[in-house]
Amino acid sequence: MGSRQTSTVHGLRRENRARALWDLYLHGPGSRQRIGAGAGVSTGTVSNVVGDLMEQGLVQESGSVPSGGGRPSSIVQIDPGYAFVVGVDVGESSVLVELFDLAMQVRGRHRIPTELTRLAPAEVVEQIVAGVAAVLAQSGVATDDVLGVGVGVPGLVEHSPLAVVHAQTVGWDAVPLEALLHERTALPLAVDNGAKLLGQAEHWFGAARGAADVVVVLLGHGLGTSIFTRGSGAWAPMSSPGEWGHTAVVVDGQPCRCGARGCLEAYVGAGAVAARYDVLRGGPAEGPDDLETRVTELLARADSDPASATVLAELVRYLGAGIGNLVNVYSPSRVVLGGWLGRQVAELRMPELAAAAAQNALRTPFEDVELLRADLGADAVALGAATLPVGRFLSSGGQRDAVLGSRPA
Amino acid sequence: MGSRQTSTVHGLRRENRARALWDLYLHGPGSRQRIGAGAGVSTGTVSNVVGDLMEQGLVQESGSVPSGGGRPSSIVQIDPGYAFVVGVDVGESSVLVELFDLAMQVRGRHRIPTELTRLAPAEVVEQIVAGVAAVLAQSGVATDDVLGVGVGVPGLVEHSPLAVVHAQTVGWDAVPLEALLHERTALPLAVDNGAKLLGQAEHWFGAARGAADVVVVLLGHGLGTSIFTRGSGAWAPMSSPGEWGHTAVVVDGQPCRCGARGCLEAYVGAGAVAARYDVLRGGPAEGPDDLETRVTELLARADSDPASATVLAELVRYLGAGIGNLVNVYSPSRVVLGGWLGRQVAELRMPELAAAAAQNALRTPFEDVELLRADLGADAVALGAATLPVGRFLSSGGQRDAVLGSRPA
DNA sequence: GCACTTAGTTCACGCCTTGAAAGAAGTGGG
DNA sequence: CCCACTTCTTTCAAGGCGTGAACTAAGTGC
Repeated sequence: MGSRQTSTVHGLRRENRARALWDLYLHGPGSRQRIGAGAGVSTGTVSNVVGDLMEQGLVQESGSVPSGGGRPSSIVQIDPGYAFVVGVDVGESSVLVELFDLAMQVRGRHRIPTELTRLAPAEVVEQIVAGVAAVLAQSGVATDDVLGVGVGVPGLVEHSPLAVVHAQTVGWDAVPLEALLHERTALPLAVDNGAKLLGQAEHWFGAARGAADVVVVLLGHGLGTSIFTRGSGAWAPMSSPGEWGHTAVVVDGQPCRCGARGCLEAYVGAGAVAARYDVLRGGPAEGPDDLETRVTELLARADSDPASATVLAELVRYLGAGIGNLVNVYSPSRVVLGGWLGRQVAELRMPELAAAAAQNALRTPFEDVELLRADLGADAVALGAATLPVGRFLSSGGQRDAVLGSRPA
Repeated sequence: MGSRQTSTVHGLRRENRARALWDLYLHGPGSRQRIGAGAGVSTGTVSNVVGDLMEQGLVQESGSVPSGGGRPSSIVQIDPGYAFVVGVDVGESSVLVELFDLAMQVRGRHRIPTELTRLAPAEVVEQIVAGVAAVLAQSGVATDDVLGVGVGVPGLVEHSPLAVVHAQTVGWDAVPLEALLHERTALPLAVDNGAKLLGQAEHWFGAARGAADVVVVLLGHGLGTSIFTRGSGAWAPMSSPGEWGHTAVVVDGQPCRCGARGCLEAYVGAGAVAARYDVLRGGPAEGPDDLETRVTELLARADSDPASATVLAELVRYLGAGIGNLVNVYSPSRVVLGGWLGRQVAELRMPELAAAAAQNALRTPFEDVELLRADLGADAVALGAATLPVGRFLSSGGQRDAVLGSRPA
């Protein structure tokens, strides 16, 4: 990761290009005045910078709005079709590849059902490569017009500097995924944890949008979080609590699939919920094999089935404690609860969840916090992954070459 | 908080001045070549910038070193006496005020015994003001030569934008400490949590020095942490987990003085340790009134007193779990354990503590982590507080006016 | 149609960094 | 003792950049 090159007078222009682009990206089409105000530069400079960007074709005029008795603002925007990005979601049961334009509209989609635990990493790489080829073919987009491929994976991602994936739960031990992908594609790559990327998507486009300090909690089979704190807005990389699901909330408590005991995931993860229900019912129940379906159905009858109600209440208690912990540590102004299971819990028991969190949080940080359900579905992992090359592109000031980024030496 | 003003060509010079100063500050006296390499600018520019700084008197020549058959490097350094800073530690039992030069050598010290819980905030403000006057008088330093006053306090500090302190444990509820101080002094102020500042001191000068990702744990009466992650080096503000001591490690566990249950502090804080010992002994024991002395003596006889051994073992178990949680979440390369109690535990049971942490951490992040005892004593809170105005000064490129910072409008 | 308002553009000016060339200050061999 | 060589620092012309002011553009309302 090269440090910010703002020492030279040339880097200055790049910085101002980047600011203009981020402004247009995050706040939508706007006038040159707004860009100037947001970036803290004079209107003269904005004219110059925007002129450059229009010449390059990245930015285009898009109408004008009246301005109360004066010359109307002419509105500029990023051309959505200037370039494209690919987002990949390597999930436990499928690999999803999506192609987006710069407005993050889906231009192509390709899903490959798979069982991650039974696949060698090399096979996953092949699926990704095939998926990328498929979405490009579908949409007729040329490889040269793709800025890069973002990939979301389960587990812990170590950047050293190429991404290496450690995902004990699916049997990936130090898989050099980025290096493997580099052998099979020339496109710039960016790999990160799927939960973090879903959080990123919520932060850019969903319920976490616009909040200064926000925590996104993702609850499904596993449990993860993304933290965005002041100052680390669009300009800085996001903060990265990796494996929050495996923090102890009951020292020496329930055994967890990670090998430790008392992890939060061992109380609120889908597997834990299903298992606890079986215990309450005195044995494994009949029902669908698929964990997601089973848990969904189970929770849906919480109003009629006492065991289900108990399971849900316990889930709320522990998840609330976990959220309380996050609030104490980060003092966010907003907490967003996502993931297929998290969204269901939010639907069914939001008030109870807030109360449980309040019980475990200090009054001061908690009284300012908003607890919300996530806007975006689970598919948004691919969207979040796609934000990675977009972010690089914008921060580079819209220079394609600069996006290349993490190539092996 | 003004956002980085690197848009103008003027701010560029400021940025390069700042880089040169940070380099000299963190790496000590050095050649212009080193500065250029570190800051990524040409030697010509370094000459210019350093020339400016020398003219200003901030930087001075300090000898030269041979360079293997060529012109020797001339070494420059920051003049330690160019300006001074004050660090204040508002502790539960005393207010400590220290005056430092730019080399962070103590030039004056003034400690006022106090009982924070019985004092009105206004009285504390008077003590701080008196302490500042005292250290200035002691050392003969003029007020004009003081860059600012950093203040470390217990509890949660909210910057909105002036610092407001919430410390339930000492009865401070939304105390506008910075505003109160502004009424009594013209010096620039910076207020933050004491544990964070101690972590900052360890990061700049102690056992955490030089580590890319590091977590500093502070264990005393209470429990806090400072997190420093990649990218948030000296350039970015530190990450700020406020009240990590009040995260639940046993949902619905021991009641804590914060009102919740099962907080980590309720298991490893000094009060908890003493109370647990009393329970094991079947009632309040004889002994010194002062909690610090009592706990220190108690732990010292862990080899002969079974109750003491049990208490220490439990403390290690819970603290280890907490450290494991931190490792999972932040993947630090180093964990530093400080605070008067933390340092004792590190002394007595480091291997056991590491084992307990390993039990609760995922293998991948844990295998790379170093667990160390803090270098600096508890006095370092004042040192850490003093880094705040220093940091502002350096980041501003050594412009005194820019340090003023957070004045009321 | 004219004064007024607001948005965007142009341009002289000053400041900045660079890269090359020159200068300074040593070492070591002949 | 001198001269070639190395290494570090300074100087300087060239080119780029943002600013602020003047100016142009494009509306509104009386």
